[in-house]
Amino acid sequence: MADSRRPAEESRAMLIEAAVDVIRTEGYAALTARRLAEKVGLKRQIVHYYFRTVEELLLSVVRFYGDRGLARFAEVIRTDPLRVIWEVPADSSSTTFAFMAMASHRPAVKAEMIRYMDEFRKLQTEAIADYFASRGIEPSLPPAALAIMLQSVSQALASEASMGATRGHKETRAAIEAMLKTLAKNGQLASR
Amino acid sequence: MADSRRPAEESRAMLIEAAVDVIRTEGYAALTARRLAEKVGLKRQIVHYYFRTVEELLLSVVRFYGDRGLARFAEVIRTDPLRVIWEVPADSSSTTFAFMAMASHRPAVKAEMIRYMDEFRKLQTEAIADYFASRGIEPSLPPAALAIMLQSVSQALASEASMGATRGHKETRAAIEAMLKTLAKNGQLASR
DNA sequence: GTCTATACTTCGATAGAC
DNA sequence: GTCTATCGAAGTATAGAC
Repeated sequence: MADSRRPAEESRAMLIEAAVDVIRTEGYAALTARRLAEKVGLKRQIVHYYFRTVEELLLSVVRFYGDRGLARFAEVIRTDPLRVIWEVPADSSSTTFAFMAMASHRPAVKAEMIRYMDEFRKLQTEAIADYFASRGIEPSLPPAALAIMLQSVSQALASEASMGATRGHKETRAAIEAMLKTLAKNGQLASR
Repeated sequence: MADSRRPAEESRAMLIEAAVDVIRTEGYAALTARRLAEKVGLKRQIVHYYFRTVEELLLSVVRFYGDRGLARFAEVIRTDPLRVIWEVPADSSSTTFAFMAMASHRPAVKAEMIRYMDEFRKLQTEAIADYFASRGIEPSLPPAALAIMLQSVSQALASEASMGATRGHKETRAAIEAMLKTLAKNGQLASR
């Protein structure tokens, strides 16, 4: 049997990671104290020991996932910003999607999500601007617009694909790939 | 007091429309027999009279919304396909978003959603192809890719905006507007 | 077609033992 | 730190009266 006195931080972290997993794979409606405790092999009341209310749990989950995501993103975004934004791992996209769905109906969670989305957007925009500047390229579109467009299409493809709909995806990927190439070359959407 | 013998189709339709509303405004987790009955001023058991199970209700809701959406879309898509895809009303976007979130964890609902998404994509693609063909323009991107890109960005902006995050939206809208103009002119992403 | 009544399940949350 | 016990509220679903 497991220690009945595991360090607090450990169980807490396990619960939070389990919560992220449940939200992504089963949806926010499936995130209950029962389901969570079951995942980490404890009794459901333990959830209330670490998080008094569900709201508090959700905020912790969003902060954990958001902080980790921001840190990881910051580590790689400077290498090749447009590519990094475009090539988000599919499961990261679907987690973001599930989080947004959850957040959109929980004011406190929503506020926290907005904060993170804004931070991500800032990182993206600055990285793109610097990328072009350091190469002496004048992009034909504002960095923020490029960031939003790439991220939008990437996420849409991921969420459609995760549902099983892939009509037109191949053509879209090819089109974006071509755009990335000319953007890197001359900052334009199409070569000339 | 209301008739205790209202035509069946009427109550049924009321329930379905109420369901769409609940899903959009409060999320799929809030769609319960209680909440639904409350909205139409009836007792919660009535929901089970019209829909034996929740699953059956959800399928009816998706079909209702999907059929209606397809019909409306088909009516207008031929006028100016790119613009129509781009200018989806915000509340239609947020409903689609909520439906996708719901569907992604309910196999039966998911299958039905895929069907509709596929139909939409087909309508979009054909309309775009015909639009260019009838004008003797050879687009630089496949119609399917144009449809996906426009829809992706449109939806992303809508769902970000509905949460309250709008950083970079203005630049993005301007960029897309410019692209739409040159696309209509010469089928290219940028003028030359 | 809509109601009341009822059964059973799961949820969130708290109290107290160990 | 984790458990058992317990509460009231809310969920799905069915049976039967009117």
